[in-house]
Amino acid sequence: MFKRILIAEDQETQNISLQKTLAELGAAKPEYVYYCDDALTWIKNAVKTEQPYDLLITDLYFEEDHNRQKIAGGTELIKAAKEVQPDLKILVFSGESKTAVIDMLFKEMNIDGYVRKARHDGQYLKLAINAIHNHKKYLSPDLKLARKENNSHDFTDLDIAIISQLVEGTPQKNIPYYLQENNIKPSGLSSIEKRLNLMKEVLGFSKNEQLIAYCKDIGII
Amino acid sequence: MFKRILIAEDQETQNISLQKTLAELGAAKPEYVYYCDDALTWIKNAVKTEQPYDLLITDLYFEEDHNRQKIAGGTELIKAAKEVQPDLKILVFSGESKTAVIDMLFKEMNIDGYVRKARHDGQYLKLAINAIHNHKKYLSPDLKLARKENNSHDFTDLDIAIISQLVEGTPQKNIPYYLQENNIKPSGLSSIEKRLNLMKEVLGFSKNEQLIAYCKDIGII
DNA sequence: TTCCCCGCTACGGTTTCCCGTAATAAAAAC
DNA sequence: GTTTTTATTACGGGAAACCGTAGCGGGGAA
Repeated sequence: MFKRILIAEDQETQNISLQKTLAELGAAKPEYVYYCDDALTWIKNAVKTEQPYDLLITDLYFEEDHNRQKIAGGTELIKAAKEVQPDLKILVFSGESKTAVIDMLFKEMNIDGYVRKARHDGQYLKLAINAIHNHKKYLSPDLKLARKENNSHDFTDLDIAIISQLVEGTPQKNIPYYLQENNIKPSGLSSIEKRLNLMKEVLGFSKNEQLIAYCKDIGII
Repeated sequence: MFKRILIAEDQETQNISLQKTLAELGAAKPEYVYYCDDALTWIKNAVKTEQPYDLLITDLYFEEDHNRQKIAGGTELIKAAKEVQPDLKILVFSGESKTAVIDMLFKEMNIDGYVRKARHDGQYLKLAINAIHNHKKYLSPDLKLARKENNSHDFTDLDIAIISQLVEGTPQKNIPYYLQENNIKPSGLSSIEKRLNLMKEVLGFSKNEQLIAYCKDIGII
């Protein structure tokens, strides 16, 4: 089993239960931090003293508080940690369920496991740690069957830019100027109208207000 | 300290850490369930056998799975539990941070405490339980700050009806018909325009889209 | 009752948005 | 290089939203 484990998790109770879960697994007593910057510091020091960690368990989203952090979230922490210690195993433990995000973690960040904070997360954590210890990848099963919704729309950068401008209060007729300044193409007013129509049609909406509410719900803005 | 505590929390690791936190407080070993329906059953049985619970600690949002539940979420559970046992103390432990939701819990559901799942939730849980045991109300401090919004607007039933209709996709000019059917007064188109203008002016907005996004953020729709 | 006040509604002018069509530009196919 | 196809932009008529003003209509006070 792993000898040196580092936990990066800002939520106190989650952090505690992670420690307990690891103890039940027979893993060595883990070390734990509540901030990303601390995590990286500890990893660096461990490498220096030639007692590197075997496994990093980290959340994705950390809440800001009075301690200003250089590293804002789990993704950046993973990136920085891999630069310091490329062979460090990484298990992400987060509430995020968007497939796009998780795919990115496995493909670009090359993480070793992902467990979603959900009903049976304790069991899955144990399975994940065992799998990773055997040099396998692990993804908690509640995500394997996460399917795409049938009439969902793939929001492009343009779509998000348009919607963001609407939420900012920019009149539709002025959005072309914004798009040109930010080198987003196309930028014509007709293209904006067309794009808005497409989004609303796919989602079965008739008014911008519905679209805004939907985007807020799914969290793209 | 409390003698009989029931925990309703679907996330396994959170459930575990709640138990540990209570243990550290010197409270009796709590009982715990992973589903709302179970929670209500246990509360009913405890009342029947004249060993009622002192405190219910519950999440707000429970994830659906193969076990179909009658009670979907924490709010409904609280309502049902209060009917069975009106004097039951209730502590909500959830990630929700929207002031509208939390205000509703205190005012309409008459809960005794709210701790947000966040950085120092473990400490705050202990404070909350002590406060409730002394018959005080408790709100975790990370939310007290979020509460004092500078230019907030008191949304009336009319306001919410108008905004809801916009989100439904009803054209502004058709909303009077809806208001008349539901006996909401005033119902004139000019009154709707006036009301929308007032809301936007107070909040510093110029377009409906901004207003919708704001209402989504604070959780009134 | 009569008057005043206030909130609601009705109306018209202006702006913005919506939507179809046509013109132009860019890319792909030949 | 030219044609075809596709994408982008420009334009114009009509609908909706916006905004100021004027006309009701009910409640309260003298």
